[in-house]
Amino acid sequence: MVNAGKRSGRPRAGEERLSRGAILTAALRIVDDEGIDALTMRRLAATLEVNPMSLYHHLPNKAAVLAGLAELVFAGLEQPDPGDSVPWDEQLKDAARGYRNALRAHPNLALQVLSDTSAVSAVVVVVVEPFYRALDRAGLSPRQIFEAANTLVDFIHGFSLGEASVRTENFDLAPDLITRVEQLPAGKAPVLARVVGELGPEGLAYDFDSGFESGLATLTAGIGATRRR
Amino acid sequence: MVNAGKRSGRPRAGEERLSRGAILTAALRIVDDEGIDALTMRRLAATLEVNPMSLYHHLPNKAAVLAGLAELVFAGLEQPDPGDSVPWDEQLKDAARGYRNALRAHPNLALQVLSDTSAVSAVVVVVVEPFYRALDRAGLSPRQIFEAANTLVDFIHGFSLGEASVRTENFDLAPDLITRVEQLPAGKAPVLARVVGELGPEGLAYDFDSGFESGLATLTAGIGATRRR
DNA sequence: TCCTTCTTCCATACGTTGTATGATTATGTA
DNA sequence: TACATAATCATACAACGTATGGAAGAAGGA
Repeated sequence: MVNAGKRSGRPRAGEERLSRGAILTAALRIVDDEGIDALTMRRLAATLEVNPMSLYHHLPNKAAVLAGLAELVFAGLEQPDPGDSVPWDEQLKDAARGYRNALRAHPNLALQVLSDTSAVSAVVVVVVEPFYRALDRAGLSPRQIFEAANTLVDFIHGFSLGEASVRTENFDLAPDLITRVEQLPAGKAPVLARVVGELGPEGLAYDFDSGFESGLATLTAGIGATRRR
Repeated sequence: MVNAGKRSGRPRAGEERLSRGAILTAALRIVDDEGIDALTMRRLAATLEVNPMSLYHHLPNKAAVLAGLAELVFAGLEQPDPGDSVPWDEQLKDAARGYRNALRAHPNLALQVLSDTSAVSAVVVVVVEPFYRALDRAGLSPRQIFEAANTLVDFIHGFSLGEASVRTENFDLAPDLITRVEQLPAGKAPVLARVVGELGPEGLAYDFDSGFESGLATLTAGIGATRRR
């Protein structure tokens, strides 16, 4: 069969259909709309109205597409540093909120990003300066700054991983927790059972925002204690 | 070609080659030895000397194999609760160490486990009682217990995710961090640059054990502050 | 201008994956 | 003894990532 409307060979100048950026943008859209599993090279090529193999002239393989997505998501992330006009712990919390929000913007990508070591380290190095500044203002030593920032980042990662999983799967935490606790052998987890019972479905209805704030409060309090030690 | 030694049809009683448990055990071995990507239904069947399709009589699909692995890894996890003979914060730290160790035992599976909501919630409900007991002894309210435990679990998840990624990829954090900081535009991250410079390659050589302990110290200090509020 | 090389596209094809379908043989129950 | 059910194997299919190579235009030097 003869080429049905599609030209083969190099496109005329100014008529290129592809570029690294265009490919990644389309990929991000697919992932956001339909999840990470929907992203295949063929599907990506189809939405760009292009032959699958053409993609490989701009990105060496699918792993590079995924790495590029992580990069693209955080490329524009500027941390709004409130500066020294607020207390150090507020500065620290604001920075943490900013990082969480960035991870939250593309929940279908969070798992991908967080499990890619080089993506994480690239992101962290860009994101972490406000953390360091706030911790420096708090009077911590370099070693303490390093450790406190790592702890905070780990918390944000763990929190965001859970948040992303729950949101992409439409998972309802409270009823799940209640039924699981009910199915535990009696007496196996008395304190857990008591707490879950006292809080009830409403008390357990998980609000990610306040959960995050609670974690931040605990961490900054702990860091403050370190400082005064 | 005629059946070369292999019988077709249902095996005689007592000669069954497969069972859910045997399949999962073999799968865990593959994942531990060669990583999660090495686990394919065909490979799994081959190590069990069985036709790939036979697996589907015991597990509905590959996702069920992975879910079963998460389950199997934590099935035998008993938390060693030191009880009330130690201070509440030591009790809490011990419980956290136990959970981290469980996640560390199969690093190739950590990502899989942590990104599977139902696996996580199943695990957490089993693991979390010592946390609750310690926090109860610390005098927190049910709501405070719930939030503090969540924060601690999130930290452990984030930490373990990083630890597993680094270990499965043989990633060296310190030099990576140093070169990344060097490549940052000058003045972009002054505090980070200063801290990294002062700590140097030796100071940055990341020790996961002490990093974890540092995080635990910060969190328990923060929780203690909550209590006294 | 012609020639060569490089770039960007397309077509075809290969190996691997998860698994649907259906045959074959034994078990267990009526 | 008949029959539903269970556990195995054989075959096959669609979808995946991507290797290979060809075609058409661009770009640069002679």
